[in-house]
Amino acid sequence: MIWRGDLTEIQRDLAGLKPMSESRVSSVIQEWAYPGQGHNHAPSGHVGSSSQLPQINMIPYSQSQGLVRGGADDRMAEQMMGMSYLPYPSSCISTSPNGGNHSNQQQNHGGAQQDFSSFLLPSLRVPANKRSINKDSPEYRLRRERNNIAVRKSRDKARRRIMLTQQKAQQLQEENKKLQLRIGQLTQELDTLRHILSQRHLHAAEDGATEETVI
Amino acid sequence: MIWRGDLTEIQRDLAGLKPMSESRVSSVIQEWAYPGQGHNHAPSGHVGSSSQLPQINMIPYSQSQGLVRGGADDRMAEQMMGMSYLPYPSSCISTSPNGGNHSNQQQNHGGAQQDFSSFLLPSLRVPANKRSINKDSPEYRLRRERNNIAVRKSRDKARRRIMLTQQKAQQLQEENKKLQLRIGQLTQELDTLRHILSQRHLHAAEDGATEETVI
DNA sequence: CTTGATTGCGCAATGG
DNA sequence: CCCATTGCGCAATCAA
Repeated sequence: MIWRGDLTEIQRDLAGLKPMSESRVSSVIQEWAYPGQGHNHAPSGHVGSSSQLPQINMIPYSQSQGLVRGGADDRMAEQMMGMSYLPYPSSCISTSPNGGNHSNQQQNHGGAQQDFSSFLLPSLRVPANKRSINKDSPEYRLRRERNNIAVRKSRDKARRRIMLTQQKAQQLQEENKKLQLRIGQLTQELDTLRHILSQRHLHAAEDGATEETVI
Repeated sequence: MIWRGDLTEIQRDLAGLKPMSESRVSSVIQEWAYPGQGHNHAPSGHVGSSSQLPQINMIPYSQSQGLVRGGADDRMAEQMMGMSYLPYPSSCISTSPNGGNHSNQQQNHGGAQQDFSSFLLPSLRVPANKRSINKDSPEYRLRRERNNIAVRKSRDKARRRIMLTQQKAQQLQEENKKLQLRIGQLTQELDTLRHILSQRHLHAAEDGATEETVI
């Protein structure tokens, strides 16, 4: 369930996709696209004082996406983000010495059954990737290592994204302050001019009146 | 190493500390304090159209805080955030079947040595908390369970913080757009008034000139 | 010294 | 099949 608030037209700006050159944290403030969307970057667009800051692609973070934790026992997500960090019901905790790492060593999902499923519906077959997971096999280690790399990469990206969002928010805040100031200046100037004009109007009226009275 | 940009006076607003009442995501957009600072919240402050949005406490996220990864082999943090997710040098990877969970089962950090260190510098003593860590002992399980709870709580907080920052940035962006629009209106109005004034000035000058010539 | 908080990491499930 | 994302537990480290 992706929640996204009301980002009216905030999207776009995604046209100029280009690979992220690292260590450019302070200029490209353009992230928070769908985490699963791969490489989304926008043109850096100079962040001047009174210029339009580059738009944010604000897709909020999958709003408390229903932690799995056991299955169908989420207590309605603890009132939509609540004290969900409290101790697990302990029926969901695996206290195995393996370190809680869901040891599925050789769990054949059915044990001694022949592969009848291959003659039946293909949807009932053993997933074919969980068949005899030997944790010492090179294939397993290869998969694990690749996943570890992917995990590190993904978390790196997330960290970068978070920092960029923070910097973006900070820049927006400063920009906002400047804009408020500018509005104050303009308003005051406008009041001054209005006053002057009203004075002139008054004088003109007086002149007209005096002329009338003189005539 | 905490990097914090130039949050001039953005701090403050931390006076009104009060416990976070959950499910108030859209009003209190006030987070990103030091992660280790406990409960920092600020008065919600209404988020009107043209009003000052509540300040962010923008402490950016401990900027790539020198991943441990083995010890003193950080390659200067890979050029300050780079391709640090690439495969580890494999001399740092523990391929133990324990799941990479740094198995320190009963590793006494010195084995059969007597406790000579207690007579020497205290800095050389065995840390006294790592002595005979029995992974089956109730104390260990208790510590682990408590830490697991703390970890869940901390990550929950981090998730909430991230979402709040995103919402904050989005609100700031919308606010920014409105402010820019207002500035445009004011500028145009000012130009109009200036034009009118200059016209009057011109007429006044013409009148004076005609009078002069007439005379 | 003890305890909660933070954080990097690997694992497994899951999604695309 | 792949890779990306994510929740989780573990261990190291920080901070009170």
